[in-house]
Amino acid sequence: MGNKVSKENTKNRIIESAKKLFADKGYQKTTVMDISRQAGLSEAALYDYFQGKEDLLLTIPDLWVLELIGDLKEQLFGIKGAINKLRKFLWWYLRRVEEAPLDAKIVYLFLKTNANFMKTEVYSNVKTLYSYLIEILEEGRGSGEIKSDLNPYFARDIFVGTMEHIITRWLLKDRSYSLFDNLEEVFNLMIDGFRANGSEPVPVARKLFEERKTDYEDKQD
Amino acid sequence: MGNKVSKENTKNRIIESAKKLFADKGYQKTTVMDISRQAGLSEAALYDYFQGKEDLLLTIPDLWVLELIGDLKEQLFGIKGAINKLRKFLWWYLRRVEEAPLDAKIVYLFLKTNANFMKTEVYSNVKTLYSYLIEILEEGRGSGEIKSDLNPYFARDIFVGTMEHIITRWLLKDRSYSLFDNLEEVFNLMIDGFRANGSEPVPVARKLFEERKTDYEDKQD
DNA sequence: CAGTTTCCCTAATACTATTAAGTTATACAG
DNA sequence: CTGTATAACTTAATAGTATTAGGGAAACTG
Repeated sequence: MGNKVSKENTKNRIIESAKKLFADKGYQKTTVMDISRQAGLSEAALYDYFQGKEDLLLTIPDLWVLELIGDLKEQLFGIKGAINKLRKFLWWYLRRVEEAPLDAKIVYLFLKTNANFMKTEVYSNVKTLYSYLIEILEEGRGSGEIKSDLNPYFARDIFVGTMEHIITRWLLKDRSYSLFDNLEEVFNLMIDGFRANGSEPVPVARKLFEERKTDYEDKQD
Repeated sequence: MGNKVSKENTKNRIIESAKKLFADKGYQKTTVMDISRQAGLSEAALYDYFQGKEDLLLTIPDLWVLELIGDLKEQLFGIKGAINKLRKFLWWYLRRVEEAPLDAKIVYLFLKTNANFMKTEVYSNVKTLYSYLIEILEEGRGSGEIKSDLNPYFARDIFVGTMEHIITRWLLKDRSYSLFDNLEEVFNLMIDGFRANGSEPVPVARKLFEERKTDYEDKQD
């Protein structure tokens, strides 16, 4: 044998199997036998590709987050204004989460229980991802679009906290509704606190929520 | 034997041991033998008090959250104005987290990985706790303190998201700084978006952060 | 004091992650 | 084409770990 292609293929099969099983049954309740069986291998063979079950848990989201970092700059390219960039960041990120819910589940639900989470590549890469928010907020302060006395680190905390809250709830509720329901309204409410006084708020979106209010309570509350 | 007091005592010893070990080494890496040994028992004896390891994980925070619900009403009693109540809610909750970091760690880091989290008592009790925010926000809307067009559910999402973000980071960073650092500033920035136009913002706090800005980056970023 | 219950123990069981040691079969050097 | 190195995989062993079975002794009950 000695085929590079088949080796990569097998590795991917293991990753995909593990991803599915972790997201489905949880990390603890997934056995190495479950994973290797799903991938069409013996248990021992898996250890030729990964150091073990925990290594597998850490590797999966690492690939995903790295891909996100590569994409972000491109997505923000050409967008004018800090608030428009913040909006794009949120919509873009939630779409990526929607497209890769298994990776997101591992990052936002399972990884944090790991004692070494703060020392992982994933953590430092997510930090890099969020650090773009600081740049955007500073830019907005410079241009006068955002309050001159706004501390970008505090604003980022609010932004990231709200975003992760939305994501986590959606994942815990088994993705039973759209991540984008009411997003416009939550975004506007959050961003209103960041705006400079001259900068206009968004009146259109406000009307919308009145119609969909009850809907929201049912599904997400 | 047959002593009720000693039985309760043993149960508490098990809970305290488990709490410490879970928070310290994580749920997975804590063995039943670790717990029972710390509590001065054999492994089998533990099963007379709890159905198993997972039952123990779910029981611990349940007691804590129930206690919080009992305390909340009393804490808010006599406070005038929705924004003052929101402030009190945040400060009170963070103090309780600071006083019981082991319970908080289990609720905010470990429990969410459990596939049945949404069906637990803890989840529904935390929901009850957060539902007070809706009442407060509606009150503020009625009194004109808060924007008349604010949807309280969206505002709650921002409030809870930001609060849980602050708590989670603090727990992951091994509680190496004070939970209350910069809290005033983050609170004011968040609440600025909720305020009715006539309602005055808080200018005093803003000056403070300029002095402590670098401090914040070092420790929390 | 006899019987029952409470509280706890030792020992067995079944499952799981990981390792050891070996097998198959392909690539490729000569 | 043939022998062999090695990539890719297997079965079987090992060292834990959660949970259960079954029992024993102390203390309470009547």
